[in-house]
Amino acid sequence: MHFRCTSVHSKVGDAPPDRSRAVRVTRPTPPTATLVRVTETRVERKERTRRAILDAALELCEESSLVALSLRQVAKEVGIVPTGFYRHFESIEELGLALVDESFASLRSMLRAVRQTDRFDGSFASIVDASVDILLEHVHAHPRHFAFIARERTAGQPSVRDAIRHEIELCELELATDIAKLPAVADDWSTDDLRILSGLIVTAMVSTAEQVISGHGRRAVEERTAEVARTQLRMVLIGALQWRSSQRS
Amino acid sequence: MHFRCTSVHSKVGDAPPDRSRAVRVTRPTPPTATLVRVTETRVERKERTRRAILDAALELCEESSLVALSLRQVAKEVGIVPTGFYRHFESIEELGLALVDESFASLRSMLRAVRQTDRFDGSFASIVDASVDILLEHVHAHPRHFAFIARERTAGQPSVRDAIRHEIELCELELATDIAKLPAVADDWSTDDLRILSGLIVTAMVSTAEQVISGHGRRAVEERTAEVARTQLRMVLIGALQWRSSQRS
DNA sequence: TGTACATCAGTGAACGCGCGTTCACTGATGTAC
DNA sequence: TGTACATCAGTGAACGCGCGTTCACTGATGTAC
Repeated sequence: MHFRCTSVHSKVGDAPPDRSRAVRVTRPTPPTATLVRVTETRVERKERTRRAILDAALELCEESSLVALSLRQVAKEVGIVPTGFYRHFESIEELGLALVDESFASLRSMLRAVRQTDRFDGSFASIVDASVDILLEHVHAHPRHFAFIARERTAGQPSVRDAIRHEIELCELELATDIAKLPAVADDWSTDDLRILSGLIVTAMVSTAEQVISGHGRRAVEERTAEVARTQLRMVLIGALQWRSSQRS
Repeated sequence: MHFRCTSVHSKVGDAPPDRSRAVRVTRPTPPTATLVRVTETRVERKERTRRAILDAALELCEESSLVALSLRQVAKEVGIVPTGFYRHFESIEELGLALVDESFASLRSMLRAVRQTDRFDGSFASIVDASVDILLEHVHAHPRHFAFIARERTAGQPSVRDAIRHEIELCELELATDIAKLPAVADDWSTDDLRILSGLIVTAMVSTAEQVISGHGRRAVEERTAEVARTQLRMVLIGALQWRSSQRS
């Protein structure tokens, strides 16, 4: 077994050995002499290291999974000593749960964007096109977050899996209430039917995101995937409406 | 970190230390004196150990993923010494590829069953019901195979992921040709549209299987999941037909 | 049928390595006075 | 403003452990004669 060879050290910023420090400077003119930090405070430095740990973990576990990732690999990539990890997280598992939070924060911002978009005129086609476009934009903006969710959803430690399952359930509920507001959706839809439909859509969109990510940014793969996603969404929406109306007495 | 404590030794059968052997016995009556083995041949024993390794790996990686599984854990569970593993597989990765083959063999037998079933009368509802029933039966019959595919599809080593992706693509193609044969599907469907539809169905069914497995055999979860799957399949099929006919000039 | 030899699944000691975790520490940053 | 003390992110040595892999081996099974 051999691991990727990481360049050198000091990935967090200005080399830990000769690390920057707050310097006291008396500003020339103003009456109240104040402290001006030419660099970060201790809190800022800590936060920056924490971020570096999260980013390193996201990157390193891309090739397999968080459960196959060691604390030492992460520390090495970040440029701190292994024990330094404990100043930020108790374990890789806790790090994983933090990544779940972070990933879903960006995913929820996407759902908000879909909801607030003015890119569609109310027709089905425009809703579908706008939604798929926004999905793809966000996959581009946060590829590692989406890849992380897709991977750890099935492969993570039980606690991580459960956390993701719960978050996805929340997304489905949110989407269900959004669908209910569409003009084409009659008032007599049951919450159950809305859940089933939104579950189907979420499943298809998760799959779409997975395919885009596994295409490694190749334009051809992505355009093909987008086209497939649009067609699938149309089939699903038309089918759900048709199906529902066939259920009405 | 601590690992599940496995009982004792000798999981492969009759305790390796005092292991069984082929014994020469002269049968009492028949004219031609022949060798009758009271136990297995060497080839059979080897095959049995190989099976035990595959089974142990499937079981042990259920809690996380194959990449988090060590050769030593597998050997211990099987009841052989670590180096004995190499008599059967070159690495855990090769073992993973063998599990992919095996898992898809059982999955394809399911698809064959769906194709040959006489449980439906040709109506959409009966096709959907029979298909979902058969899916659930097979998930029950081979839960670890389905769980393995679902997990390693996103979390496995690249070679394992690729192997699974390829197999799923073959399943989608097979399903596409089956759909084309349905009486309700007109001749003018393009292969592209058939692929898109079968992709959507496969995605939904993979998701259904995942939910059943993560429900750990609870009847309530399963019946709910089955009902959702049936409804989703109906929505999709009705939608695809409706969508397609709306495309025709 | 018996005998001599080949095969090869499984053994067990040994190796160097990366792992998570402990502990006492350092020294820059922050704060109270 | 300066001084004395507290805080705490990051250090580095050390530990015992499980890891994959090597190697020479054993002894039951299989085969040629």
